[in-house]
Amino acid sequence: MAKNLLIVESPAKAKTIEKILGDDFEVKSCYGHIRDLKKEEMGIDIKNNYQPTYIIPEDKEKVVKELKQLSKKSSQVWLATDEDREGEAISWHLCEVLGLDPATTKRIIFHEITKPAIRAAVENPRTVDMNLVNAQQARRILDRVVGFELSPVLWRKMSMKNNLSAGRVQSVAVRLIAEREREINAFKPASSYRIEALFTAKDISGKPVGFTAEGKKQSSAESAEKFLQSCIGGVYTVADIQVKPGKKSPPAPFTTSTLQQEASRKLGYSVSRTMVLAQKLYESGRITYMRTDSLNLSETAMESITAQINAQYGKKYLQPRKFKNKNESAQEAHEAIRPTDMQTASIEDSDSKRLYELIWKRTIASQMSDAELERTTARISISTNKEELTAQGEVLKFDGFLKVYMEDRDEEDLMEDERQEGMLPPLTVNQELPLKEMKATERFSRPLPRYTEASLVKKLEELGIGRPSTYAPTISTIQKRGYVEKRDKEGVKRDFQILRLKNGKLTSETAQENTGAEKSKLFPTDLGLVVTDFLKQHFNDVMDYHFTARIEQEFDEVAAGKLKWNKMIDDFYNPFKKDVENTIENAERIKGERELGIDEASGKKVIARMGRYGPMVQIGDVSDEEKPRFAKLKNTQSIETISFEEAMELFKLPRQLGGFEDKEVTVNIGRFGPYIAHDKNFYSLGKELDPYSITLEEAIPIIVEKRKAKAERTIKIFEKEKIQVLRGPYGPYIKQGLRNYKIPKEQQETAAELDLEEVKKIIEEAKANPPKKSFRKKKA
DNA sequence: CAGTGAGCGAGCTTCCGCTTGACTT
Repeated sequence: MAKNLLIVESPAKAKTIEKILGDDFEVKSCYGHIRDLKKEEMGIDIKNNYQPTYIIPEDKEKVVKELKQLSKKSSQVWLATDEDREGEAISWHLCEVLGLDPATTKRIIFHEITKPAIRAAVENPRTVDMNLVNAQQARRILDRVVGFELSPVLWRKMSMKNNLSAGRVQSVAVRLIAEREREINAFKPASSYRIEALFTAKDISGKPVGFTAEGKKQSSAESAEKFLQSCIGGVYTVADIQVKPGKKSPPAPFTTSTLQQEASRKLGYSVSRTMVLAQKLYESGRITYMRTDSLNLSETAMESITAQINAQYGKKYLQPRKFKNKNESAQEAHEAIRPTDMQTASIEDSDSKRLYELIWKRTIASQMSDAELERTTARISISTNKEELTAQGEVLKFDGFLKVYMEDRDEEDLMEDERQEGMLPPLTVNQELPLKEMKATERFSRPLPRYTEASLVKKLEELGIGRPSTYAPTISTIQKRGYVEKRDKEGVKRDFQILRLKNGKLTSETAQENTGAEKSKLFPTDLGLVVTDFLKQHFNDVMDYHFTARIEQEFDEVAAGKLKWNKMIDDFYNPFKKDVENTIENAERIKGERELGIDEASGKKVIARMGRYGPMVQIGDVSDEEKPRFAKLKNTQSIETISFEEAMELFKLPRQLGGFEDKEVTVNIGRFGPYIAHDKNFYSLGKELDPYSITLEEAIPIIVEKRKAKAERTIKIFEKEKIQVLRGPYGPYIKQGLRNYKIPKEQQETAAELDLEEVKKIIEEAKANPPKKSFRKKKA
């Protein structure tokens, strides 16, 4: 029997620590929080100074039971949960549940899982810091109050489905996306003309090479033309050359947020995919903990990184550094994300290979030398006017960390920086340069791009909203609730002008570019837009981008013992509750109504608004004698941007296409998208076919094909019993009514020969042994 | 599977932050 029981949060950690501590210690994990507020009455007794009631969630009962037993058998319990607010609270909950005295139970912390760190921790135990615990309780209670008071307001004021939600984090995340969308919609591109002159000069070997020099941006076609005119017959001379050294420093090692960003930019992973793969790497002992905001590398890690750089790249490439977290909300309970073994630069054929290599490179690069550059700027004078041109070149003198790793940049940061910096041939002052051609190209200003999952995480982190463990879940929540959609957007063609000066002659041409195309970006839905407007109007405080930062300061005061947690909650709750009551009492239902125009045929108003089943357009009013006409918006359309013409187009469905086999063929858009209806059967339209323009000739093959496919899928039908034996993607199966039943493996080969008795037997057996319940509750 | 569109109100939903599961219908 072990004398000592040491409890950590993560089972993977427990395994490692047990090895380090040896036989005297039994190391167990509690798998994160073991208690939570009960859901009834919010789990908070508001009248009694916000007294919380905690329960042990069902899925934690097993681990709590085990810890209780082990705790009873041990003479000493060590609480080694993470060193942050949440970790401290977990330790306190453990005390409560295991019947330990928080004033005397040994509480230890370590930031890295190494022998010296853990030994040192065990030698310097403290006790649970109740101020920090109270800060966590305040955080928990505030989040519960905000979530459980706001969500029901939405249920009452929105005539839509019943699982809407609002919260301190998710609602602000949606707001970011909503506001970005509106900025983009309101954006008016301004055009200007970029001046580029193409010269040639000899390189070191005497070979002529081309290079580009830029002139001052011109604000209109007229001024651009005037400028080119003034250059006709000009002589171009190098007026001045400046050479400046420059350097680039490597980025810090990965945190959760930067890992998600880089995996998105470099590998195209969603944040949840990144986290799933990182979790695998962590569990197999390949990397350190993946939910972290810390930039620290342990002493031992630094040693092995240093050794690796020296061995692989040489001393010249080594430049050890400590990175400081700029983020105030960082709690730094763990290390940065790094490989556990720096000698392993790559791992074998697993799907997490690419992510691992990314982590390895980033970790190595963070301790490598700066890259050294030389930036050359040449000013070129024009004999025929006062303006000058500048040519810039950049030469890498020493690659440093760039040998291993180059951080990608977000679109957002690339915007104004279109200049491509290449090499310049050697130039001398007073050297005359022959002009090949000069171009004035029309360029348009662009709005900020829509958020990707990862750039949203970056923004949230900057605002201090959310934690490493919640970025991925938050992004999936706002999509699940239907506030936000991830999708592509096709660009639109746009003409732009190019003026060209060549051989002393000025010409002009029109070219075309694609603009506004987006891939895998976050778009707000109409639901997201109207809910955001509603919440902003009535709960401006909570929706403020700096709300979290402000209350974090107060949590810090609670943690420092300067502020009582229930006083803090009380100060927040009273005005908040008034807003809630006032909103329930007085606010109108959320409609998001927008008038589009007048329908000529009926003379009635055409409006777009939120309906019971989503965004729609409507001709006429419910108070009219005649019932209004309704049509659902397409999922790429929005109440805010739909035009009158687009709205009228929607009323053209359902369409009668004509007759086929003596039955009418109609086309419409239904619950599951566009479809053709014929003889009480329905046929989905593929993406290529547009219900507004499809013809009878195009519709008939769809009907015929579908019938054929259905026949091919069918192995056997027992008409009377309404049982079918069908061919599915996982092999043959049995269908009775709406339910499917698996055919046992040994009978799959001969599925065609099954008789009614056998089929019934399979169904009976399947019913008697239902598949095991999945862990997660399934809800539509 | 392919409807609906207002409001009443059974009984339900909902938050954020810790941590891993066992699911192939």
